[in-house]
Amino acid sequence: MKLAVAPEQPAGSPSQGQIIRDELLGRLRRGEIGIDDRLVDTALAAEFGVSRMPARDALKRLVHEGYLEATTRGFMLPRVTHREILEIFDLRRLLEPRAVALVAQAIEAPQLRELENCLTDARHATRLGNTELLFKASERFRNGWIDAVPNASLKQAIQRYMTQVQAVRMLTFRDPVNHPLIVDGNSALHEALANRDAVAAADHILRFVYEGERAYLAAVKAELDNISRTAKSA
Amino acid sequence: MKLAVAPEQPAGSPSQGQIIRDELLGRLRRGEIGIDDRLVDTALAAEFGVSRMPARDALKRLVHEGYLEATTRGFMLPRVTHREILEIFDLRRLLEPRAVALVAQAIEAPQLRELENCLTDARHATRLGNTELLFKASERFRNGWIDAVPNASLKQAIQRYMTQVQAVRMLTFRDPVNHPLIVDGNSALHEALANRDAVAAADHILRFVYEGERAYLAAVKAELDNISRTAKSA
DNA sequence: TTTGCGAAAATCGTATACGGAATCTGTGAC
DNA sequence: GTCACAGATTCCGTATACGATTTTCGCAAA
Repeated sequence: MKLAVAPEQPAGSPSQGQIIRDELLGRLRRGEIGIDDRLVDTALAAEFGVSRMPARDALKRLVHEGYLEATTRGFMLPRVTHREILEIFDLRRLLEPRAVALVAQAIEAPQLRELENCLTDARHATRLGNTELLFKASERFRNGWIDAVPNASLKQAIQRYMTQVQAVRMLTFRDPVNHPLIVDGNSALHEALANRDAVAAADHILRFVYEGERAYLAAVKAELDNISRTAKSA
Repeated sequence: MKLAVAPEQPAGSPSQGQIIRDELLGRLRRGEIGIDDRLVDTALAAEFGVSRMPARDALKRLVHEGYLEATTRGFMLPRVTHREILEIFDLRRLLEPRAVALVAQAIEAPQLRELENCLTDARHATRLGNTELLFKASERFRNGWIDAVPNASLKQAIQRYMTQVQAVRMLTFRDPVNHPLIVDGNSALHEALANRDAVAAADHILRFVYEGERAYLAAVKAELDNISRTAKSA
């Protein structure tokens, strides 16, 4: 049995808890953690070869950041209410136009290329009718421009509701009718960013958010209709 | 020697870490923790009669919330960078006008009365020239209207940068020239809220934030002048 | 087949212990 | 008196252990 083996932080290097937290956040960003996956400290500890404490630190931190929710049985993606989703659309309309405007002024060539790659992937996925792929590409596109936001506080504020946005996207992506809208919206945004046109970028994202809200409401309505139909037939 | 004595959380009751965190936050809010006080987990653990773990939890959480900063020798009040402060002013201009507009539409009589009480206190403090008291009243005023924001996500986004705002206020309050501006700004906002005038409320807060930024920049300039003068005389 | 209930498992919060790094302090040399 | 350096101190991160609570599961009864 070994006791307290592993502090060693050779200089400014992050703690284990930090490392785990960053890795988990990456998985969340890439949508690798599903709506009913349960994250448990012991399992993470085993995976990363450390004790429960750093794993717990990482989980609690992610909870605090709003990316996860603590339950009596592990940590999960937060359950978002309809009301909260509408609130977040409101917040997005406040923050994201300004954010992309700043991005338009500050973005550099490699980041633009990365966005373009995402677009290519998205168009390809649409042609194939591959929802999964389109979702991933669109996710990468979004993370790409958010990463380029030069105002760190604003960027952070946007990232806080990332998982909620993800959950909503998951819902709206189900209906293929939305796929070309998404590709078109991203294309328009990309073009504005490439032209360094801050005004156009802000306009496009604002329209995109409104479009997203409309698609979300439609999806919810479809869901409800579906439920009531099922209930009737039963 | 006792081992693991005290889980017992009879239902929804907060954990020890949460209790300690709340108490520390209260002390921070009341300004009971100075710029070079060092908070140490073992000391807190002893004070609250628990082990280091809940105390550490509380400290780390406060660090994450931006209220404290971890150093190699305890936890202290954070040093906020100039750049970060400017970023937050930008963020405030995006969020707070909308927030007070929503408040104007939703605020109820008791909350309005509370805001009025704060204003009375603030005016009183200004007459006495009591900066401390004015600071507290102005803080309560701000917390009062933020509490009334009906969009919970927006409210949370605003609360995230509360301590940074507090630090900046601390700086600008030093110059008495700003005192009447603060009282006037709050009065104007209160009046707009009382009249349920969302547009006026948004305008007032926007002006107030700009005014705050100007005062902050002036305070920084004064500080710099002061330093260079001291350096010259030495 | 469904329901009720007790035992088992899972998981959290917390306690205590240890190693290492940063900081402080005391002592001797110049 | 000042400086350098080694030992002591402080404090953090992490490991491991334990009790309590909640959830799950199996099994028997209706």
